Amino acid sequence: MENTYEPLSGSRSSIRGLQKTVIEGIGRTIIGGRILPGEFLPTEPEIGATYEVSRTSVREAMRVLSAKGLVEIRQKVGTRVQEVEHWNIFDSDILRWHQEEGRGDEVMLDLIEIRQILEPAAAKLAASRANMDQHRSLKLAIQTMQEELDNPEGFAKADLDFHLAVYAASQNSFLLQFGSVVGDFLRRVFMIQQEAVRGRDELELDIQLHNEVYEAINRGDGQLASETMLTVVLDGKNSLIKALKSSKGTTDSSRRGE
Amino acid sequence: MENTYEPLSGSRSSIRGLQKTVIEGIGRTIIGGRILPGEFLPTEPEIGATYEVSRTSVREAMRVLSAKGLVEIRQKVGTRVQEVEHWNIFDSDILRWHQEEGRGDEVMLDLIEIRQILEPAAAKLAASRANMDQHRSLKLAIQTMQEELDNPEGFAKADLDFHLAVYAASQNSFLLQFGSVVGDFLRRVFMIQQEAVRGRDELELDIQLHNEVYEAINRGDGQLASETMLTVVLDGKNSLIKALKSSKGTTDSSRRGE
DNA sequence: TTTGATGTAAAGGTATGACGAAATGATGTA
DNA sequence: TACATCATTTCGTCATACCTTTACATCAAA
Repeated sequence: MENTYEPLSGSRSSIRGLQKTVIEGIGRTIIGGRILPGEFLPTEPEIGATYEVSRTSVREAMRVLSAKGLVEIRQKVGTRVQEVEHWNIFDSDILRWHQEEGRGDEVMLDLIEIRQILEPAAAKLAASRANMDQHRSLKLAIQTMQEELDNPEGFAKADLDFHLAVYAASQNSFLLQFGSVVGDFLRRVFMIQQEAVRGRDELELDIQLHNEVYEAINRGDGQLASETMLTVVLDGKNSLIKALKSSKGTTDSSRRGE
Repeated sequence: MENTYEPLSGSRSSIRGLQKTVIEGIGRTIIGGRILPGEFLPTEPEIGATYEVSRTSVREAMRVLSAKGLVEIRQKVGTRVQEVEHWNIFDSDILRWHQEEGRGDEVMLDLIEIRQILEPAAAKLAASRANMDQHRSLKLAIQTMQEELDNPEGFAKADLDFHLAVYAASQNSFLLQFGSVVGDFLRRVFMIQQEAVRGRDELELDIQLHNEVYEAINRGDGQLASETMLTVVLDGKNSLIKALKSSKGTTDSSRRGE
């Protein structure tokens, strides 16, 4: 039964059309482990036949997958799946495919681990570097969280905006990029986290914590900003773990009812 | 019809094919700021004419640049350079282009800042997670550093191997990927750092420090591993800054022809 | 005047078919 | 056995034709 995957709310990727079909198809096949590292993909004409597209489109799709580090293309040899360490996990599509292939859990936990490291540090940097605009973005995000208390989607987006603003305020290009890459995925994580949060009280507590981070940054207190941000991330981690556990056994962790 | 396959000055191993010429050309043009974000690239036929390749090759090259987040391709509109925050800085090519375009310094400093955050954390994780093979890799890297004391290139490579081994031992997929992406660039940074190190004594001190990290990891002392690793990174930072200052004005390391 | 439908041209998107280039493995020779 | 040669396979490139999307201008209706 062919699952007609919807492009998720977003589709900001510049990949469209027939190539997209191939990219998504092969990409998910690889992430899903149906072709293992070291193994070969079918030849370009064969892939074309499978997806009913011309070799031109197949080749352009392969270029993209190659740029993402998923495959290695070699003349005469063929196209083979690269070892996992070459997969560019700092890539929105790859993160999404992990989730869609039901392998999102490990990635989410690894991601939380990284956030636990990066975000307190980013908050500390932000405390000494954030400019006027960035202060405003932080405050606005928190206000929006408050306003969207009853709208999970809006709340998750505002939550994300806050964390992205912290990354941006750190003025470090890697941190900024990290936020941008991980953004889509993180928003989904925030949605899952909310499933484990019982009522308004807990959400408002969360907002309160975010606000403390903001105020610490505002006062230039890097140490406090760092510590508070760590608490924020850890709280999220607990919620996430709780949510993942409770959904163990339900059909599919990558698709939540809507 | 001349098929003079111009081997590209330098004839690096990674440079293959005509597309690569276009990718490198346009990529460096963008990183170098000769086409600014929001501005348009020439049309595909025009680029083809410029580089004397067919539209096919141009298109496949554009796909790659698009996957790296450098450009946005839209039908009827054209191909335009993306905003900087979309550039995937976790990409070896982009890092290299930054360096080749003489914009490596800022990136290097941002990179050190990140390493200052990530590597102590990675060392701490490694202390509780590293497996036998990874312990061996760490030890081997240090031994190699010792052996390559008089060979800057070999020393830098061994140094890199050590840090990559720590990332790997952290067992976190993002950290592993980060090491893999940043590896090439980091090796060059290590080469530069050595320029500021005067004698064997300082190098041996560096090895000693690395060894302390190794032993802390070996004993499972995450806290100590973290602290010592921070010292390692900070020492490197100092050397780097010293080297960058002393080479201000000499303007080597990036040749700008064309 | 404002709004909405429509047409058109410009740029990328796709399809073919042919040939080139390179790596592999078989074949042949010293 | 060792090495050189060649045929084969698969990706790499090219040329050309035509399709699809869409920004923008144009015109019609409210």
